[in-house]
Amino acid sequence: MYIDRMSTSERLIESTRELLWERGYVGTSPKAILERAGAGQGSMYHHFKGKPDLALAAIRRTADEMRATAEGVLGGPGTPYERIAAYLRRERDVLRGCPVGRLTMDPDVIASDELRAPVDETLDWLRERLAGLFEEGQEQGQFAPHLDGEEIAAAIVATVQGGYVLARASGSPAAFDTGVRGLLALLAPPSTRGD
Amino acid sequence: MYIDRMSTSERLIESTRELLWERGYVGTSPKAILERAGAGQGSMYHHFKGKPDLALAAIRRTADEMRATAEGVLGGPGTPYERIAAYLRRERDVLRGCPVGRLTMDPDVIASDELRAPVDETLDWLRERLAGLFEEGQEQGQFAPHLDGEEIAAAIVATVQGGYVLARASGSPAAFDTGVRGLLALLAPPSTRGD
DNA sequence: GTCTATATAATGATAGAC
DNA sequence: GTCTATCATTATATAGAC
Repeated sequence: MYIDRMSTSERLIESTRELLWERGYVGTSPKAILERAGAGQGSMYHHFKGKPDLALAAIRRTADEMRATAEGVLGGPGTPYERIAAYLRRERDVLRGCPVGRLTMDPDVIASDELRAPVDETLDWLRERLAGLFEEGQEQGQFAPHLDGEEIAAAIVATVQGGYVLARASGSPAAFDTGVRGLLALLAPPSTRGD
Repeated sequence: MYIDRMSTSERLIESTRELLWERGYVGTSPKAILERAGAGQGSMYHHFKGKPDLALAAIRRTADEMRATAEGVLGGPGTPYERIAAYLRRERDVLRGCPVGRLTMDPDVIASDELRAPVDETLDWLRERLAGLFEEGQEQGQFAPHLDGEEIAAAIVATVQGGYVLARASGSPAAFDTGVRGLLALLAPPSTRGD
C-alpha cells in the first residue's frame, strides 16, 4: 500500500518481501527487486551490502509481522480451545503459502545461520505460545491431561505449514481447510462437538 | 548407487533428482546437473527437450518412489492405527525435507500444470490411502466414529509435510518427531496409551 | 550419442559520474 | 543518494563436428 510514497530503502524492502514470498530467495534476483521498487542498482548497493543483506531486512520484517498477526488471534478473547481454533481458521492467502515457512525450503536461506535465524525464532515462538495456551486449556479441563503441550503445539504448527503444501500441490485451498478440520476434530473437547 | 555404471540418460535423471531435492527446481541449473552426471551439454539436449523435460522425468520417478515407500508401510502388517503410526514414525532424512512436498514451494513447478501433476497425484493418493486405512480402523472400533477419514488423512499428511518445515527451520529433526508424537497422541486409541 | 563451440540473456556486484 | 556504465560469471539453449 502506498508503495510509491515510501522512501527508496522502504520500497526495496517491501519489494523484496513480495518477491521472497512469491519466488523464494533463490528465485529472486536483484534485478527483479529493482524493477519492482523502481530503483537503480546504485540505490540498492548504497542502502544494503547486497542481496543477502536486503533479504535479511525483508525476512525480519515479515517474521515480525507474522508473529504480530498470530498474537492478535492467540491473545484474543475466548477459551484456549476457541483461540487455537480461531488461529487455525483465520483467513489466509493459502495458495501463496506461508511467507516465513516457505523459506525453509530455500537452500541458501538454510545454509545461512543469519537468514535462517528469524525463521527459526518465529516458528519457535509460535510453538511455545501455542504450547502455553494448550496447557492453560488443560488446567481448565478443556483438554485431556495426558497430552503434552509441546507435542500438540508442534502438531498444530506442522498442520498449518503442511496444509499450505497440500493446497499448493492441488491448486486449491480446500486441502488446507480439510486438514485443519481434521486436527480440530481431534483436539475438540467433547462439549464442542458439532461446532 | 552405482551412478557411474548407469547410462547417460539415467545419470542425468538421477543427478536431477538429487539436485531437485537439495536445491529445488529454480535453484537447479543445467550446468550443475551436467557436472554431477559427468555429461556434456549435447547429451542432455539429445535425451531431453530441455530443463523442464528432464525435471519432469526426475519428478515422476521421485513421486513413484515415494508412493512405493509409503505403500510398503501402509500396506504392511498390523492394525490400521499401527500402520499409520509406522508410517509417521518411519525413518526419514528429515533435514533434507520431502523430495515431493518441497516442490510445492517452487514457483516454476507450481506455474506448470505438467510439473505439478505428479506432485499433486502423489499427495492425493497418499491422502486417499490414509483415509481408507483410517476408515478401516473406524469399522474395527479403533477410532472414534464421529471423525472424518479424509479430514484426518489430510491432517496426517500435513503434519508430516509441516514437520519437515519445523525441522529445517530449527536445524534439527527433533521438531518433526515432536509433532508426530503430538498427532499420534491425539489419534491413539485409549488402549494404546503408553505405547 | 557425445562432444566442443558459440550465442543471448540474466545474475550479482563494482566504479564512478551527477 | 541515485543513476548509468561496466564486468565476470552463469543460465539456457543451438549448431555442428565426430
